[in-house]
Amino acid sequence: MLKKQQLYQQLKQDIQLQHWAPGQVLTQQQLAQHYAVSRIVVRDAQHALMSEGWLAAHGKAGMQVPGFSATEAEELCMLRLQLEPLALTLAAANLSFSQLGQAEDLLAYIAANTQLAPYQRGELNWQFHRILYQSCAKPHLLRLLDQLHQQVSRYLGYQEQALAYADTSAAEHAELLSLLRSGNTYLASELLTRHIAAAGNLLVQWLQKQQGA
Amino acid sequence: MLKKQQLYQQLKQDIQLQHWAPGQVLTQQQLAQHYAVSRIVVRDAQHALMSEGWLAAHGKAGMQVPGFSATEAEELCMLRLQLEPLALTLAAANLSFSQLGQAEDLLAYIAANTQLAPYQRGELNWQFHRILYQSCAKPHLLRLLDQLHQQVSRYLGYQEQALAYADTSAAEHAELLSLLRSGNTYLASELLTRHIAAAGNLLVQWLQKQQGA
DNA sequence: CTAATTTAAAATGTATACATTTTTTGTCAA
DNA sequence: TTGACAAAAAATGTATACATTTTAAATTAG
Repeated sequence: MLKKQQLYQQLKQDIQLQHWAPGQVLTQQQLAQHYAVSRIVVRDAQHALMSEGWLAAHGKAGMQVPGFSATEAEELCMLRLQLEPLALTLAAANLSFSQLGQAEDLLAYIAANTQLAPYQRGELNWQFHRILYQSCAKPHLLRLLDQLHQQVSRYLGYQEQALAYADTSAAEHAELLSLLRSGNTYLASELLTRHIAAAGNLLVQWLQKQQGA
Repeated sequence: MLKKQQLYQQLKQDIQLQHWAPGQVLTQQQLAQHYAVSRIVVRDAQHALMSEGWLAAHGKAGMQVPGFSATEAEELCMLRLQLEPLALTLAAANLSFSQLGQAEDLLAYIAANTQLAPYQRGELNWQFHRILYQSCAKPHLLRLLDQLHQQVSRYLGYQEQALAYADTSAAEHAELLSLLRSGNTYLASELLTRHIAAAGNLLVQWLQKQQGA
C-alpha cells in the first residue's frame, strides 16, 4: 500500500486516540522522524487531514491538533440536520431492497458485537446512514455529508460515554429501516431529524459539562 | 509569493478559460513542463484543485478536467438553496452597519464598472453574498458555502450569457440590502431563495440547451 | 533591564534523483 | 486477426539535497 495512505490512516487514528494531544503543534520533521517516512509523505497526509478538520493551520510553521468545543459540535449537528434528512428524502424513492438488506446486516453486526471499540462502532453507524443516503444520486451532497461525518467522528472518538447512547441509537435505526421499508418517507425523515438532534444534544451537553469543569 | 499559490491560481484560471479543455487529462509532468515548475508544486496544486472540483481523479495517472452537466448544476443550486438562506438568517441578527456599507460599496463598484470580465463580476457578486453571510459565526457552514461557490464559479466562467442576468441580479441585490437594513430577516431570506433559484434555473436551462445541441 | 537589531537555528518550500507502479507497445502463438 | 504475455516507456510515489522563509536566540545599544 502507498505510504501516504498508511500514514494518513495512522496519523488520523493517533489524533483520535489522543496520542497527539489537542493544542499540540506537529511539524513535518517531527512526524517524518516519528513515523520514519520522508517529509513529502507527511506533507500530503497533513494536507489531507487538514482539509478534513483533523489538523488546523498554525501560522506558517506546523499544524495544530484542534481541540473540542461545544459550539463547534453544535454547528456540526445543525449542518447534519440541514442536509441528512434532505439526502434521505431524495434517496428514499430509489432505495433498493438490496440496500435495505445491507443496512439491516450492519445493524445486526453492530448488535452482535457489543464490545466494539468506540471508533469502530462510530464508523459502522455512519456506514449504516451512508447506505440510506447513497441512492440520492447527488455526488456533491454525499461529499459534504462525508466531510461532516469526518468532523463529527473526531468528537466521537473522544467520548467514551457514547456507549450509553448506543442502545437507543440501535432502536431508532431499526425503526428508521422499518419506516423506509413501508415507504413512509416523511416519517422516516422526521425520525432521522430527531435521531440526529438527540445524538447532537447529548454530545453538546457533555462537552459543555467538560468545559465548565 | 509561493510558487504553489501562483500555479494554483494560474491553473484554475486556465481551466476556467478553457485553456485546458474539459475531458482532457493533465499529467504532472505535462503541467510541470508547461508552467516551468517542479512536479512537487504541480502535485500540491492538483490536489488542492481536485478537492475544489476543478480537477477530477482519473484512474491512477493524471487528473481530468471535468465537463459541465445540467444535472450537476442543478444539484449545486439545490445545495445553495439549502444552505445560503440559513446562513443569511443566522447572520442577520449580527449584521453591522459597517458590513452593510461594505456590501453596498461592492454593489456600487459592480454597477459602475459595466465592462468587467465575467469571472471578475462573478467573484465580486460572491463577495457581496459572502459579506452578508459572514456574521453567522459558523465557520464550517461558511467553509461549505465557499466550496459550493468554487464549484458554481467553474460554471459561471463558462457562460458568457451571464451578462443578460446581470441587470435583474443587481436589482435583487439592492432589494436584499434594503430588507436587511430594515430588519426584515424573513423577507430577505425569501428573496435570497428566489434569487438563487432564478440564477440556478437560468444556468440549468442554458446547459440543457447546450446538451441538446 | 528593556528593546531593537542581528545572527543562528529550525522549519517549510522547491528541485532533482531514484524507486515503484501503471500504461502502453510490441511480439508471438493460437 | 485476436488474444495473451513480455518488454519498454511513461507516469507517479518517495527520498534526499538545497533554497527560502520563519522562528528563536543572542547580542548590543539605549
